[in-house]
Parts: sequence; C-alpha cells; structure tokens
Amino acid sequence: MAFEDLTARARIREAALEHFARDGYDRATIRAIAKTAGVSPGLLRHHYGSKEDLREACDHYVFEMLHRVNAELLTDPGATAQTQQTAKPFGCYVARSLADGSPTVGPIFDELVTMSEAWLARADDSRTDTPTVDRRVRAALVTAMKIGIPLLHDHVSRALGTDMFGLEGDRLVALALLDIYSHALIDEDVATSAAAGYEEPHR
Amino acid sequence: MAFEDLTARARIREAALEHFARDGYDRATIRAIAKTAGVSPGLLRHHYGSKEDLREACDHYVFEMLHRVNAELLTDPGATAQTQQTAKPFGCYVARSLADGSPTVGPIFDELVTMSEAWLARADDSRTDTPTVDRRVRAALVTAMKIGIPLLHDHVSRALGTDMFGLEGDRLVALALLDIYSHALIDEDVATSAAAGYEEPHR
DNA sequence: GTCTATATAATGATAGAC
DNA sequence: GTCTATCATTATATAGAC
Repeated sequence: MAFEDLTARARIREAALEHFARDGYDRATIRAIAKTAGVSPGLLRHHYGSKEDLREACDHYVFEMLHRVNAELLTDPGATAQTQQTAKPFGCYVARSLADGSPTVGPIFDELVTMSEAWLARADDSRTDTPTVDRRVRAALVTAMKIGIPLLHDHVSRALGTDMFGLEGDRLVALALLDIYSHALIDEDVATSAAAGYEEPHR
Repeated sequence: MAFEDLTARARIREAALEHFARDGYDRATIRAIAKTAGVSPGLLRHHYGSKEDLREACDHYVFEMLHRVNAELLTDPGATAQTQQTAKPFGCYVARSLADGSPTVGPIFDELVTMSEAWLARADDSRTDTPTVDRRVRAALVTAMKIGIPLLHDHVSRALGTDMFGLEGDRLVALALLDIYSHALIDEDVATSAAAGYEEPHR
C-alpha cells in the first residue's frame, strides 16, 4: 500500500481499518493503531477523538468507498476484476464490523441484502416452482452466509490447505462458490417433505 | 434453564457459555460471568484458574456435548427435533468461538466440514456434470457459510422482522434454508463461463 | 499538527480469611 | 468451597508543551 505518502490523518485511518478488520474492535488498541500509522496516540486522539469515534469514521469511509465502487461497476461493468480486487479489503472490514456489532454498519448489511435480492430475482425467474419463503428473507440468509466465509477465513484456509486470501486460495474459493451457487445441494423432494414438517407448527 | 439446581462449578460454566456466546470472549468479563452464575470472581478462579482456562473448559464441554448429541442422532434418528433444539445454544457458542479465534475449537470446524462433505457426496451423486472443485473445499465453504448465519443474527433478525432465535424466526430460517439449498442460485451456464476466466490465471 | 507525560477506569490475577 | 480485599497491568482519555 502507498502508505507513507498519505497525510497523518489518512495513515491513521488506513491503520485503523487494518487493525479493526484483522483483530476486531476490542482487540485492536489505540496504541497499536498509532504505531502502525507511525504517529503518537495523542495525535490519533487529536484527529479522531475517541476510539468509538475512530470506528465511526472508518465505517463512514468504507460506506462511501463501497458506494463509489458500486457506482463505478454500474457505469463500467468492464473494470470488474480490478475494482473488485480493490474493494476486497473493505469487504473484510465490513464483515468483521458486522460481526463485532458496530452500531453504524447495519445499513451496509441491508444494502447487501438488497443486492442479493436483485440477484435472487433472476434465479427465481428461471424456477419452475414458486418459492415458499419471502425473497428478502432468503436474500438476508444468502448474504449472511457469504459474509461467513471471510469471518472464518482462518478455518477455511486450513481446510483449503492454503491461505484463502492468497492467489491460489482466492481462485479456489471463487471457483468453488460458482460451483456451489450453480447447483442444488439437497434434493428438491427431500426439501419439500422436510418443509412440510415446519409449515404448520400447531397441528 | 435449570440454573439454580446446578453446582457452583456447573453454574459458572453455564454462565460462561452464555456470556462468551453472546458478547464474545473479549467483551465477556470474569466479573460479569461470576455475577450471572451468582458467585464471586474469586470462586471462579478457584474452579477454573484463568479466563483462558475457563474458555478451554467451555470448549471441551461443548466439544463432548456435540459428540454426544451426534451419537444420539445416529442411534435414534427419531429424536431429531428435541435433540437439535438442545444443541442449538451450543451451536451459537461454537460459531462465536470460531470467529473469535479460540485455539481449541478448530477441530470442531474440521468435523463440521467432514459432515458437510458427507452431505455433499449425496448431492454430487445426483449431478449430471462432474464437480470441478475438490469436495472438501466446497464443504469448507458451505460450512463457513452456514455458521455465518448465527454470527450475524442481529442483522438477519432485522431483515426477517423478527428474532431469528424466536419461534417464528426459527421456522422462517429453516424453511428459507431448505428452499435455498434445494435450488441453484445462478444459472449453470453463467457459472461455467465465469469459471473459465479463473481456470487459467496465466494465459 | 505533533509529541510526551499523566490521570482514570476497567480487568485479570492473587492472597488470605472463614 | 466460598468470600472479600487488593495488586498489577493495560487501555482509554486527557492536559499541556513545542
């Protein structure tokens, strides 16, 4: 990362994003963030106030960044690979923040759900049967499931035999996800009969 | 929960499971756990030593509990509903521990992956095409995805409009998962062509 | 804008009485 | 087995000099 070229304020933000994403909000300390940014803890406070304020600033920054990336993808769908690569670290930050219970990232999840919803709409169109569960509910679950992968990256990487954020691991994950998403994981009849047991709780 | 009937040692364990699962390891404090258990912080130390030791004891307890439940399901597949209901809180604890990076829960994830693997094997048998990605890799991702749901329960519940651990929410999630798992989410041809872009990184 | 030094609060760990 | 009281550490928050 072009790290030394940034202003102190920006370096602090970058360092905070890194620490919050990797260590989580609680384990990340002001001191460690300041050290990574190459500044004193005092300067961090001068620019951002409290630790909670710093997190909010990071949340807002990522929020706008993702919106910018999204808008870019909509106007120029060609630059997908490069742009998505840029957005990936932010994705990890968002995942961690969502799991950490950050007060301000909720809306990001809701937007991701809306994106999943649009995506599910296409899948629903090619279905022969009618989905029994509201699309937004299914979209919420698909979204949470997707976010679970970076959240458990340590364990996923162990199963892969290679770091899932590395070149090889990244490719493996992408291919596997395409395979998973494009195939049913359980038989439709089995699912239907299993669902029958849930349909009417009081019988 | 039959909470007051337990020995102090057991009450402490139950309280710790609750706090670790809900607040995460870092936010959970010895004092708060002791208070929930109705004992002094000193007694907690007397029984479990350090906070890290307490976590390890919880991990081991849950580990054996899940094995017991699993064995029960294998011998008597009829008691599924009741037994699974009992195991659910432990599932939340495991999910949180995995995300928190507990040193001793790794093997649990690996076992869950193995279960997913057996499950995927059946799905693979009914496929017309040959999966391009190793089954264990896919199983690891499916497992991480499944665990992502309880990890983001706050946000999922918000999307559902009701607590996903409540009666109605639980039913909704179960039905939605059955629907999701039994249908492809993206078109197979689209997936195949997308995968083509990943197959050979250096072309 | 940037630093050093310090105050204050919370937490895990410990010692010792009953 | 159980408690109270205390220590030591760590982290955030703050004040003030340059």
